[in-house]
Amino acid sequence: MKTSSQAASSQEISSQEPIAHPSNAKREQILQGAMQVFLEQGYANTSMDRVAAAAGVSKQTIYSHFQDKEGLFTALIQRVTIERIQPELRADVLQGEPEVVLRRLANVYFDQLTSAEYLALIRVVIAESNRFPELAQLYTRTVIQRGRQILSDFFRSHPELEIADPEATAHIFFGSLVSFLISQEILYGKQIMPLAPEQLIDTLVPMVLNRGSHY
Amino acid sequence: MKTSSQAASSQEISSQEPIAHPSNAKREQILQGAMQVFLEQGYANTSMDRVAAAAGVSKQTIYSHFQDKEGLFTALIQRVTIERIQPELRADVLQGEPEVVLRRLANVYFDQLTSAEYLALIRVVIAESNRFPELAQLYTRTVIQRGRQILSDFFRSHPELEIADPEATAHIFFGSLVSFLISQEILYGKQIMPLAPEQLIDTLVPMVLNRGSHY
DNA sequence: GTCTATACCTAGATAGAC
DNA sequence: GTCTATCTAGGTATAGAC
Repeated sequence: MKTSSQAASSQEISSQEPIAHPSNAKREQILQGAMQVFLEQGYANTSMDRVAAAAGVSKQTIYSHFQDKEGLFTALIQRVTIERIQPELRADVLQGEPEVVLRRLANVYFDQLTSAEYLALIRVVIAESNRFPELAQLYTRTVIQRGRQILSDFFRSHPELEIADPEATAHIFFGSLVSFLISQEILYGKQIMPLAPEQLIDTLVPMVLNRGSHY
Repeated sequence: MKTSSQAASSQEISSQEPIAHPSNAKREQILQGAMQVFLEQGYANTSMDRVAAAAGVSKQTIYSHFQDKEGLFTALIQRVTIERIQPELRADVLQGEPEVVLRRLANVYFDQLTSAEYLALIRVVIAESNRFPELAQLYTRTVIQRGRQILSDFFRSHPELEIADPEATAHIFFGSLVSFLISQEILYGKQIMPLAPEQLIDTLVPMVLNRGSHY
């Protein structure tokens, strides 16, 4: 294990395949196993032996497809981040009455993110943001920035809402949802201080639309 | 390293001193060193050798004061969480006009949490929420729940604000601040999509007070 | 009570058979 | 191209000197 805290800086973020390989089936199989272990256990607590066992291949096969542990982890997080961003936050979801659109957006967001896989991704990206800053930046650009951009564009296209700062308002909207999931699902708030998603949505949407919270 | 993902379940959360000891100076010294390394590197990536070096003591001295690595980490996070909760979120901060109070609260919150130490605590608590669920629960009760309670009490004591759901509103307020810090400071949003704290506060406070976002 | 030295183990990564 | 077997470094934890 390297002592440097920025050990992954040399990993290329754009190189999808560090080693040329004809068979992609094994590669998928490895990534599938790696996903289970890395997202559950985190980077440092995951051993290549466990990844090999979960994927049903030998260690050497992994090292044949990926340069090292860092390369495997980087490829995995890139894949999950890119794949997960496709279904959510398409601009065509934002068509119609603002109130309807925001409620739909919040519900879609909850459905997508409450999955154990997505929660684990958020947790791991935050956890490894020091060691793998380029992965955190990828997540920020691919998920956070894009979501904020789409929503603030929607606000700008509805001047009757009189939203003075679309970016800040979009941040509040998504930030409330994300912090809800972190506190409720990751930090066990669901057991300690439960709050229903409907409560949050029913309060948040009118607030953003400047209609007061008395719904 | 244990293979169980719930290895820390046996750690007692209330036992402040696992081993009776006369000299507390060394114990403080150890915790100071442990804070530097654990908060920076995370649990699994921290070695006891590095803690010993950072604290300026030998490994055996650490094992004389703490049962094992888990015990040291648990004691550290407990200490930081308890100590950090004292200066912030005292109920007497919430005296005066709602607008003034909320702005003061947001500013205090930013000042406290933007410190590298506090950001690192949040990151580690989230990162290790699987392995140390009792520490995540401690953080939730001590920080999140208490903050929400104090603010929702404040909302309830001001019925003229017509806040229908004080708990949900308090979550939105703090959740927007927390997610701001996570995205800006931890996930490098500051470099990618900068957003000034004043922007957020100027949008959030009128929104919560039902005054629209045109300030 | 604190340090030096060490036992024991698991980690990442590689060599060589097939 | 994939497996079994193995090497070496670094990890946690402990024994014994002072």
